[in-house]
Amino acid sequence: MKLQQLRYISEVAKNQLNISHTAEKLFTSQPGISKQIRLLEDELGVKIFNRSGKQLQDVTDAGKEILAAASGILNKIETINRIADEYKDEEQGSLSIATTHTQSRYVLPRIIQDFTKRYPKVSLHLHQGTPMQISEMAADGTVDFAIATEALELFEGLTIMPCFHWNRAILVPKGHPLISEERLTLRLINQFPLITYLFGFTGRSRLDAAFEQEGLTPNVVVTAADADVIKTYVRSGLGVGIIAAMAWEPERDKDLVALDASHLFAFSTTSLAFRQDTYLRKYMIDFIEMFAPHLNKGYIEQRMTGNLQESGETLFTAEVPTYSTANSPG
Amino acid sequence: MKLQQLRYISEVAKNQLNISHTAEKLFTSQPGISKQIRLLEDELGVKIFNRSGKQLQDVTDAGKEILAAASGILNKIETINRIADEYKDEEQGSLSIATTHTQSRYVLPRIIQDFTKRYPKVSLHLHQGTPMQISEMAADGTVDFAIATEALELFEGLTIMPCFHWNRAILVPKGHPLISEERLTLRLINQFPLITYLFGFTGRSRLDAAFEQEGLTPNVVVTAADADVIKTYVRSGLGVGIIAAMAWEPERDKDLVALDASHLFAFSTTSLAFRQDTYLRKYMIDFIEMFAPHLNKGYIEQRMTGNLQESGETLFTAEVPTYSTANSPG
DNA sequence: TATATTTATTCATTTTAGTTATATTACTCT
DNA sequence: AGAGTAATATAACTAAAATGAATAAATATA
Repeated sequence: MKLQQLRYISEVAKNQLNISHTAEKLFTSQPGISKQIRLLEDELGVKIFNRSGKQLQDVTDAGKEILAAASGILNKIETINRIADEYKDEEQGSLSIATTHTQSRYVLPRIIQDFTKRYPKVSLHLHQGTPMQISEMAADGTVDFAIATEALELFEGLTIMPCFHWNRAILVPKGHPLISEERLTLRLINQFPLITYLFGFTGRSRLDAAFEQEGLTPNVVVTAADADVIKTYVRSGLGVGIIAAMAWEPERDKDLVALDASHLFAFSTTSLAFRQDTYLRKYMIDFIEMFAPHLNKGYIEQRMTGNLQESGETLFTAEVPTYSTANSPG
Repeated sequence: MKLQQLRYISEVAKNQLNISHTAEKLFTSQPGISKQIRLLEDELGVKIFNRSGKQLQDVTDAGKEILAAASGILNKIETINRIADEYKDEEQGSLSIATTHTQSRYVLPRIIQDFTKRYPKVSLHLHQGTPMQISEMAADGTVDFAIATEALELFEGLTIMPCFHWNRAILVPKGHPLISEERLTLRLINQFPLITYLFGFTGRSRLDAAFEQEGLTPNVVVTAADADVIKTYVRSGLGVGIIAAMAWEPERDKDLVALDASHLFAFSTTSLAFRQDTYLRKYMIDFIEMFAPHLNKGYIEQRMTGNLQESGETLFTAEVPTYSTANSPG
């Protein structure tokens, strides 16, 4: 059994059982992969793929179990490489993060500034995408971390660290009638056309849930994937914006007024996720702590070694801080 | 990185860092191993072993972590091989068990008879040893299972399944004054010279604890590693034997009388242990169930996947049956 | 049935693992 | 301190295996 063979079956399984495509992706030749798969099957005495003639049809039952073990092995190989890198120079390496617009535009900049100052030799890669894309990238190892409010829990094999709770802000132009209201209610807000996030983005589901609970149908006229677009439409007077509180920037948004809506909608939680059983470099752990100070090294390591699996919920409600800017609305 | 290289560093670490010995053990040449270790260290850019000149001195910090990951990889390689074997023919394979005299002489024969009848094509290997040796063999993968009452918990990385509780029997020749006692006490027994197990064997520690709790010093004149020897000395009139209840065979030991001592000593527990994260063939799971019927397939699999880690203690006291022969003493 | 796609086979080339013989270094015991 | 012993490293060689190009065979698709 060769590591290369395990890589090949693993990649072929990930590439719709197409050996030619896999070969191209791995910059090697198709016969090479074909042969190695054969050799492995011969050595084990078990077929990993069912074939109809020459075409690979699907994965055998044995193949499924073998692939699962193989992926564990490949993960550990990656771990060894990371360990080596860590000992060569713990200041050097790379960190790739997949995240949503909201995080990369409003939350991450400060963190990343601190991080690059602390670790100037670590090359940082930021990938933007939808919550689903982000989660998938973390799950298949394309990136080290995924940071999002949605979708992370849909993928197997991710360790999810709740980082902060956040509430929503109602965004209106200066002089808007809602500003003078004593106490905002959903019914009051819903008198105006609403502008907010798309489904599946930035805690949108919580928003719909709140309206439904009040027996209201939200009067949403524009949906967008990010708060910048929402602000633009609020500025143009099209309606009232509902955005994540951290997307409100007091200095840049002087022409708008943000009203606290934390009593109207259940809070959402932004989490950071990475592949289970993955080796975290020191700078990765430090990044997590910079992003969410309650997730300190000791806690993360306990969580990694599985001693703290069950207390996730406790943490979820009890210890996670709520996001607030220096000039948070309300 | 090659699997072979991981095997080499792993074996060298297990062989006191002596490459030559390792080479001999693996039926290969010393330069081959030397070279592969070098190549691996070069590839990773990190030394795995500290050298003083040419001699390997010890394992570096990086090496320790790498060796841990490597051993996980090698374990998964073994898993893949077992999966393949299982799918080739689930009736065929091998099962090696390390155990103590007590188990192999008095407990296992019936089980093994059933097992070989059910799985005639599985080749069975029984290794006898001290509890320490047995545990080590299970921990380092020399055998699949260890069955013992002592020492198993001293080794990291073993999953321990409590199989049955057992009590002790007082063994005396026919006509011995103790037979007519209404109710045995330690003080009564201790009037006679005692013959029992060596330290570290077959629950000996429980025995000492019981005497100590009563403020007595046991008057042990002969110690032995197994009940056969103890019986011999009891027969010769040298004193009173204290043995595991399951070591009393009514038919063969007609000249001796076994008196129930379950009220005198705390029960001991015989457990079966195997390497954590090891793949269990179907026949292995069946063996465990034959040996300890409360350890059924569902339970074992839950235990393996880690869903039941914490309930070990519950099981320990609540669900484990107590061993009894058809003609148990008392 | 023809065409495009995909895998298997063959054979030449390159790379790599392992072997033997030997040099070098370090440890040990007087 | 020096001789003898034990261990590892180096070098040259051999055998095996992985890879790659060209091509054949099989399958899916239109």
